[in-house]
Amino acid sequence: MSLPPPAVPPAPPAPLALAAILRRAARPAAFDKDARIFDQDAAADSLHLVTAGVVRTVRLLPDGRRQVGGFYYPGETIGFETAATHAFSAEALGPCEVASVRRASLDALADPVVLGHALAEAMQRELARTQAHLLVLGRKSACEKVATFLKTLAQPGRGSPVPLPMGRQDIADHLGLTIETVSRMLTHLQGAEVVRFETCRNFQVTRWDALERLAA
Amino acid sequence: MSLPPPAVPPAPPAPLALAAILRRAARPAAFDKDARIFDQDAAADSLHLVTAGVVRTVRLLPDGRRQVGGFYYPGETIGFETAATHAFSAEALGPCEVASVRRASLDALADPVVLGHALAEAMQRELARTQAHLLVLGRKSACEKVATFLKTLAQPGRGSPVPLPMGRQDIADHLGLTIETVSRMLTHLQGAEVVRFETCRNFQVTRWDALERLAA
DNA sequence: CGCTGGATTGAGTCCGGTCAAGCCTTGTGG
DNA sequence: CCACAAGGCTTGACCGGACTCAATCCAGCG
Repeated sequence: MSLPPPAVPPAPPAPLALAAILRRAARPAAFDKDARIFDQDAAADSLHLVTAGVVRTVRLLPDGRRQVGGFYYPGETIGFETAATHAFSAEALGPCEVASVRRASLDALADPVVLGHALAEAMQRELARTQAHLLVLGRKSACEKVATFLKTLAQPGRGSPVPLPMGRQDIADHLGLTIETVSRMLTHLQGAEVVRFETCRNFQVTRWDALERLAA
Repeated sequence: MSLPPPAVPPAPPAPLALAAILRRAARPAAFDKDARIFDQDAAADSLHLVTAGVVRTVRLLPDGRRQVGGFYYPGETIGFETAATHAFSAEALGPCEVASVRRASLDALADPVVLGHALAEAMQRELARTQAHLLVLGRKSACEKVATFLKTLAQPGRGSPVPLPMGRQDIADHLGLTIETVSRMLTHLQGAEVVRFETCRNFQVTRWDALERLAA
């Protein structure tokens, strides 16, 4: 049972300027579990701010293989994937709320320079997240992948126990693994007393240093 | 021997507005083979436009594992990875030229709105590229990875034979494979008469449809 | 209470990694 | 011009980690 990361989180996910702009611009719409918020290959003409619940981005290959791009928590924005069409579709993990704003109407919402910086900031964040994930997918073992994932989830303010709003299949498709391998690694990490699962949908980190080391 | 993709390429990598702005702003500097253009974890305070040669982005893990983020050809810009520090370092594949512009001096170079759009366009392109690569790393077999890679290289205007400016190790670290597996898959693709290698540094696509199918 | 879908566990297989030779190209110096 | 060295690429034999298939467990719920 070692210390949590920094006693005070360095910054609560940093209030994004873009989130503030979007929140003012649109009333959130509600989505049910597994509802599609936007479709892959659809025109990418809006930005979407998650205001409640959690959203996953998903890319489906014609043969059924699935890649989960990421999980998005309240305050995070999705939808600037591609100029023309979305590379991923977005789906509600559970009941959630999303505020959507058309790109075309964006310019009228804020000073163009401020807006430009807000957009750049959000896109940089998204790019950094995606690039970090490249490393995980390309060069890490199954155990390291799962450890990295748990570490990321436990990072922010989300207290202890950390909720795990996504199912095993979503985790597997996020990490490029199978559901069985994810399950095995989770039990292995629990056996090594690195984390402890109370239910299969939330966990506590019991040895933070070990988790960091395993995440490599 | 099937038809090349579209008889006329849809757009020669699309002349990016950002490239034009950067090219006007800085005289390209020359780099030797394997020279470091910027370092991972260094402050990310400049944008870098490749004007000649090819550049690779690389992330090194403490234990020596390596992930190649991508390969950048003349006209492409690198360096907006992260707000604070670079996630990847950039290295010259061979002799090359790069024009670097400090972010701070960027605002003086063009109308802020134009600049904002140019930046957004370039970042979207980069994000799309990275997300496409996520799918490759997470959900594709070794053969599909290599086929996808060759297909991407053969895509643009680069005529036939397509030059392969990077070594096998770079390809391997880009695709999350070993050098041996890359080599095996290349000979396998050649045995299936999908591509033909004249030397190990350039190839022709002999059956485009098969390559597309294998890339899945 | 039994049903249903998700999660876990186990046994066996296979793809891709590891280790180890060889080969081929390139460049250098006699 | 040839000999040689060096690095990069290829090929082969073997191994192991992750996948597959299948059975079981478990929690939530009608």
